[in-house]
Amino acid sequence: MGEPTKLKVIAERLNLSESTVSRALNDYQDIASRTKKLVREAAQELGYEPNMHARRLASGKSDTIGYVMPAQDGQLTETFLGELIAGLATSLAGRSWDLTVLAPNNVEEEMEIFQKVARTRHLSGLVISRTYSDDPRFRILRELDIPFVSHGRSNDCADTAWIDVDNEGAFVEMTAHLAGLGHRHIAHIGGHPVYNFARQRAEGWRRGLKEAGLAAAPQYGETTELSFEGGRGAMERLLKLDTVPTAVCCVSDVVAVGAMQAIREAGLRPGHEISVIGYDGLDLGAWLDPPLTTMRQPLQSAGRMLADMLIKLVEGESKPCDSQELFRASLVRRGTANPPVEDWPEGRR
Amino acid sequence: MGEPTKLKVIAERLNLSESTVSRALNDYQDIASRTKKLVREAAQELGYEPNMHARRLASGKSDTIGYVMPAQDGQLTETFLGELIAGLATSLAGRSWDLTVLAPNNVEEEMEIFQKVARTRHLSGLVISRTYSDDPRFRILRELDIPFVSHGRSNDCADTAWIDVDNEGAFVEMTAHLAGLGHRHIAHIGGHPVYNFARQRAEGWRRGLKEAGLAAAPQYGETTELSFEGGRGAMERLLKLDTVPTAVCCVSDVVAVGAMQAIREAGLRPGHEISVIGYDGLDLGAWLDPPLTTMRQPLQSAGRMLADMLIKLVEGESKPCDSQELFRASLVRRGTANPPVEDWPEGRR
DNA sequence: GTGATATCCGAAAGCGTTTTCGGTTGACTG
DNA sequence: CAGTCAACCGAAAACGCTTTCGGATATCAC
Repeated sequence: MGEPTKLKVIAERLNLSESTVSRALNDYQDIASRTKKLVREAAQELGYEPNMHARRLASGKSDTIGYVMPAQDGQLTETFLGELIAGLATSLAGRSWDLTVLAPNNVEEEMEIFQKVARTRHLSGLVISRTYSDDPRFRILRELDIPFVSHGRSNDCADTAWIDVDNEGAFVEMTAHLAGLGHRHIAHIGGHPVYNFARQRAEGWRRGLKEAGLAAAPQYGETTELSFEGGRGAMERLLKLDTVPTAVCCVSDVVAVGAMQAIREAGLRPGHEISVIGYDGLDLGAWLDPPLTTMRQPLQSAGRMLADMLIKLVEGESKPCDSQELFRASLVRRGTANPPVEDWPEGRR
Repeated sequence: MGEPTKLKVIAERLNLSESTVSRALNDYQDIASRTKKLVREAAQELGYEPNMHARRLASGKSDTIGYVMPAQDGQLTETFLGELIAGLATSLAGRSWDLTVLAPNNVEEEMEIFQKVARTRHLSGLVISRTYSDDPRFRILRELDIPFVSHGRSNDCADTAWIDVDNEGAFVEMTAHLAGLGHRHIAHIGGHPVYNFARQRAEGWRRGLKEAGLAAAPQYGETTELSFEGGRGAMERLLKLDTVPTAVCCVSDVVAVGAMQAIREAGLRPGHEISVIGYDGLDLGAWLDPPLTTMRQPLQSAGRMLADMLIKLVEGESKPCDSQELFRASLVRRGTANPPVEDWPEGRR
């Protein structure tokens, strides 16, 4: 219980030198396998745990990666943050690496963090998320020579490591689904295109229309805040158009819920006069009446994958441009996407 | 750009010894203030950043705390996880401490983590959350002599540091509110009492009834999973009673949403025939129709407070039993808590 | 039996700090 | 002017590990 056992203790007990014990534990080739076995047993028995700080000082490696939280402009209430961080941590723990969390309060602080990491090298690599279409972090991290992977793409991510969902493909599918149901007036409520995913989703909607042989009326392309109120406001604007759309693709479930509210407030029924599809696959969509049709992306393993990628990068086992992974989202059919109906109340449309 | 500047570089440039430079930077009393100034300027100019690993090895301190994520039995979709972690990280960063995240997959792994922390002391302290009424972690961490603070109380937290919300008080208030509106049949849909907060909230409901001079009918005390389905199921059972309650206190917003659904499916209207109050203050409650009355707890600063407490504990500046903080939750009046009505459809009641 | 070759291990020099201890100044007291 | 005492700084030993390099054995071919 007293002093923590260090290499010296094991060495003395086995009449070996510290260096031999160290190399035995690290599986060096120039140690007899018999000796390795002895050392490992003794270490086990004595409950040896290497002193991380000493090890890191001596080896020059930190075996630690940092997760840079999204800047706290908005709220950090995304439900996937917990899953992502847990995934990162578990995957790292499996290799005795550590995860430290960085939470910059603004862009300046984020840059300071990058600078410091570059100088001190106390983190072997970084994971960044919530990427922008035009994201300076990619350039800066490359210049500072900091290994990193991003959760989400950007304009200049051709040579960097990332995982992402095929946002564009998802919205092509979403639009095609609605077109397949017979809709000819399909609108889109999107997010601000500074967010790369928002741009991609809007692009997917446009391509989906095109492939369905439908025209993309500019007034059908709404842009708004990623919030309930944003969705409601955008839908209100769509409802004022001469030709009200019969279906709406929403950039997120939360926005879709707002849109549904606006539809109801206009005396119409979501999923009846106007179909709505969301994106994210949130549970709450299933609790609504009618339950929200949406698209779900595989997120549970994103953290693990990001960690694995980054470790390989740091260890030099792979190159950034070979570490790019695109996931598909899949349609979750619930109640808000149905064929268009003719009989609108009050003779609207 | 080349080698990172270390103490030696500063020392040579100023014709001082490394030890003097070190003590100057650490503001030792036996260094002339003139010298300190010189050293600090040189350090600034050279962009000196201390090598954490060397510092930690030499000083024996780690200046790092660990956040133990809730065991991944359920999903980690709690929306506050992000906020909490960000709060911890920012508060720590302000003092140049680090936050590392531990994500045990089960209780055994959690114990292994504790053991390892106790042996290696590579973390100065831990933050734990999602506490149980009967939570062995409190005893174990005390025995292992690991400084810790918990987000939530337990049975034997009298001598430990924690922050928590006054769950009981909140549910007393909730019940009183309903009683004040004229309700005499107030039910409770609670969580499993292994969770300390669930037990406290049920207790608050009981005390609230008592203080309002109402009897706590045992069949009005439901217990269920903390989920939409759980809330719906429990409400369905309540609806089968001879005397259906006219108001329901729910352990969480999600459970309340499930209850609302069951009420609707029974041909009744939440907030009309049966009032519903939730707990958590989630945004989604406001999006419902009618919007869910609920109670909101201050969470945004919990992370910061936990971090500050733990640091003080580690530094010996305060004792665990002096580090206990109870927050009040406040009622958010929306649309689902109204006076009882007499005219039920189909002559029910 | 000699030399060459593996095989295995120990010695020792770090890694970049912190921290104790003692020594050197200079000023101040009487 | 000797003695005392602060005030200030340097030397050196940690801290516990990694990693290089060379040396000691044992093994083999001839």
